[in-house]
Amino acid sequence: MSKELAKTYDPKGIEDRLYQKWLDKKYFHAEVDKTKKPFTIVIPPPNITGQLHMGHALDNTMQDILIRYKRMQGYNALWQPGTDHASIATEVKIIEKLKEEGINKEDLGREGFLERAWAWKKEYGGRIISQLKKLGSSCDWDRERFTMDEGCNKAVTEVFCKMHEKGWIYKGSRIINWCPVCNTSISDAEVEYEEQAGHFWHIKYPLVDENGQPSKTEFLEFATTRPETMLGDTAVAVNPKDERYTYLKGRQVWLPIVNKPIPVVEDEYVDMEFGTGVVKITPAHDPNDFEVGKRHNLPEINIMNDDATINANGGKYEGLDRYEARKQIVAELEKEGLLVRIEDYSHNVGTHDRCKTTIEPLIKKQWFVRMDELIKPAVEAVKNGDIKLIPERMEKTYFNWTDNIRDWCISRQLWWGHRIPAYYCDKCGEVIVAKEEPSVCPKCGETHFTQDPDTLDTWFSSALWPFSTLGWPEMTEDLKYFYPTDVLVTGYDIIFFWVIRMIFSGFEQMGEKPFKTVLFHGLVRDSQGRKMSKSLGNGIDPLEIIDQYGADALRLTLITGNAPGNDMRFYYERVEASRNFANKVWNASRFIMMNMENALEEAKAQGKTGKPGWEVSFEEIKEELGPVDRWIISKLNTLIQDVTDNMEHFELGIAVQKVYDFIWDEFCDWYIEMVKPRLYGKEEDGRASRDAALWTLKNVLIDALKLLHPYMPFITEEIFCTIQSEEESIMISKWPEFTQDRNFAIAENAIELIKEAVRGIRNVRTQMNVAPSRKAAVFVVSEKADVRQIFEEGKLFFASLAGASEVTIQADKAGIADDAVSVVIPNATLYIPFAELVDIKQEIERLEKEQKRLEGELARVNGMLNNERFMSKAPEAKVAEERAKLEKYTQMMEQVKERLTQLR
RNA sequence: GGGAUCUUAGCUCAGCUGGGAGAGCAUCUGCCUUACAAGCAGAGGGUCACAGGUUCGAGCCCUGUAGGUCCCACCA
Repeated sequence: MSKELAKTYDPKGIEDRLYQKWLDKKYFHAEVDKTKKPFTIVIPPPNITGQLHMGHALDNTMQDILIRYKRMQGYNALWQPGTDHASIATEVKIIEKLKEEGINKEDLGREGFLERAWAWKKEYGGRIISQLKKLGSSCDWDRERFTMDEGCNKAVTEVFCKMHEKGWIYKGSRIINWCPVCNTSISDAEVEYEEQAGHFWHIKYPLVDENGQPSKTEFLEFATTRPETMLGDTAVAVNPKDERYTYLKGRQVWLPIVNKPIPVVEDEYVDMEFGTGVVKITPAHDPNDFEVGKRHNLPEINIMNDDATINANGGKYEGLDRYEARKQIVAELEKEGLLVRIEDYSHNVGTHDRCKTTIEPLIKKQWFVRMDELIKPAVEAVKNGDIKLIPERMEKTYFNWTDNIRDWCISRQLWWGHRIPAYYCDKCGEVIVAKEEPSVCPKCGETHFTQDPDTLDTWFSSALWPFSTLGWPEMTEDLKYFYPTDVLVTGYDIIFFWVIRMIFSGFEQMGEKPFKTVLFHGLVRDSQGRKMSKSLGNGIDPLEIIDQYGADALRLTLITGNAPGNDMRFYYERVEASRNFANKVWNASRFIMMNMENALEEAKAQGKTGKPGWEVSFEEIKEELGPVDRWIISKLNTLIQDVTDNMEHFELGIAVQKVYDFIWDEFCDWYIEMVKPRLYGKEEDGRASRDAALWTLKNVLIDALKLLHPYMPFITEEIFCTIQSEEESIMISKWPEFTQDRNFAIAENAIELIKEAVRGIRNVRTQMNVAPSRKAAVFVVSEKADVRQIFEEGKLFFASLAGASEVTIQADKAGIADDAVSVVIPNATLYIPFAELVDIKQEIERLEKEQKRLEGELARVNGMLNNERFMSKAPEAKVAEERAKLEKYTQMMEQVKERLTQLR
């Protein structure tokens, strides 16, 4: 035991020291051990470009809590860490950096660029890891992985080839979302719709007359938000049911500017109610038009380059940016009298979620994953509860996506990522998908090949994360033992990107779900409820908070008062409150240790030997425990049960709130105060010894610390190891369990009565502007009298009120037994009727309310017990429970009535 | 357009399957009291958005209304 502990808890230094100790002792490391049950969590791999932000802090705190809890419960707990290469995010960053040096990526070439990228990874990849360590994350760092390490690369290639062989992966020309700035295709999930103010251009195309020339009198009017795409129009469509346009059947319209005839087609897709009921069709630049085009065999004319400038198909507009072309085309149409009017219009525009550039739908040859079959087991697993989503409502979001799923575009025109294992024969162009470059073309015998230049969507490798990190495609012992993992903790914002894809990949590759439960959390917002973002500059750096308040305080803040899947706001005041709690724990512990030391010194002075009173077993001390000791032990016992139960149900916030309340309110404010007279060496009363008090203080504290440890690992470890130097670490100590033994039948009412009496005294003193000295709460237990005595005699002890400031108010003997309270003061000079202290009116009101409530309860229980259907169907235990309640309520009712008559 | 979710104290939010309205912060009062002023003792403050309904009993279940947030789809 250390002699002098600081008055306030300062996490500085302590946290780093303890973390290093845990690392040295290898507590985080997990190996296959078939004698133990595994508990596995894989980390959502943070981007190598990333810096720890509040989202990470929340996410990883939750995981650490679960892992530490299970580890203490005796599970073989593995928290598998790693980082993600984050293809596009990283590539963008590197390009930015190159730009500063005046280089662009083409200058470097692919090889040179990748060298830079790996250098980047080396430099920054470790940063986020060290930041996670600051938080206290108990990941098994020996197993750290990277989505582009050798093993993951193997897994990616394996999956690609396997799925290609199966026909799940194909290359095809589709309309894809093209980002002209990032110069790559992106998946549907990466498109973000943004409401933008725009215009509606009402335009008319002349019909083609019988001479094949544009008519001067007949026109077809319609509206568009993107006039420039007219360069790629290959038809105009109307609804076949639209009677206004039946005359158009078989006719053509004249496409101005391009100056050529295009057909009028009939398609159900056209909404007759909207606008004029006429739509221009640009198959190459609109996903819907693309579908229409397919149905009517229309040509697809791409009018744009990859950087969204007009290409040669745009004739004289070639080379212009899409928006400049729009301007000029509108002007030309107006000049020709084909522009009817311009209307202001606000519509949703698809943008790239990363760079916010307006995406351009383009027809491109890309690689896709066919989803229709793949998704089935993933839907089924959630439907039948094989995989549980918390909170449950996330299932609806999940199904919303799976029900409308489209094929997944997986190729990206980037360099940083997994290169697609497809090779093209240099001679005949044959496509070969294989793990390694083929030596001979099976078709023409050529020996030279070119690998597909594209890389895979970064989520392709993330989707394999739960098993690739455990050794797949090798069927390792790790994989057999730790897979499927237990819980996935992540934000609801990546349910589509990641969660679903992991689920179907798990089923497809492993034939088994990747995890049993998905625990979602929300976003951490700033105090005004805004998303934390760099551009707003409202981000709060978790590392700064840790530096200032400690990781424990940050962790507690992030977990309390927040339900799964809900967003939360971040307040400094709340961190302060958490820090204050840490301090409270610290000081309570300090108090206990001081008393233990005093007792030791005393024993030494008296020449006593043998182990101190708090070291004995529960059985040995049991008989010496006084009622308040039994009360707090029982409370703790219930707490253990409740907290464990909450944690099993992933109700982390509720669990820690209970520990918080127990420690602060019940343990510190009541138990410690009640037990002080015994510690201060007052006359010991019968059974309740000072040793018993010390025993209770120490052992209740230890168990409370254990319950708190997953949430606040550092301070709990520091105290634990100080208070009992023989123990190595709280991390590997055993999670407390509910024991019937310690579940004393304590009359809560009796404790409440004591509390009430004490409160009464404090109240009076407060009103007298006298310090409500804690001495007022000092009492020694005696079990002689009966609680009824107080009511019957109508008085409560009190000391001299008149001279209170001079007189030491001290109840020498006040007591509580299992069902009784007695308060006796030999030297009391003044007696006040108890009723005066509690306020009769209020008490009657309270009792009347209670009576009403009990009436309701009784009605319910009686109703149930008299209900034939209930009695015939309900399980016996339930009936017994209700019967017990009936008895309890009846009894309570009698008491209430009795008390009421007394008071009246 | 479809869906989810929220509306509880001055602020931010808990409140699990219906059974005594809670926490933190803020406010007010009194206290440096030998663990802790990052503390202690106390107080005030809520028509649980609104309107109906089910129930002995509703913050919780059902219907509707209003407002907010988010997701998905997207009509040119």
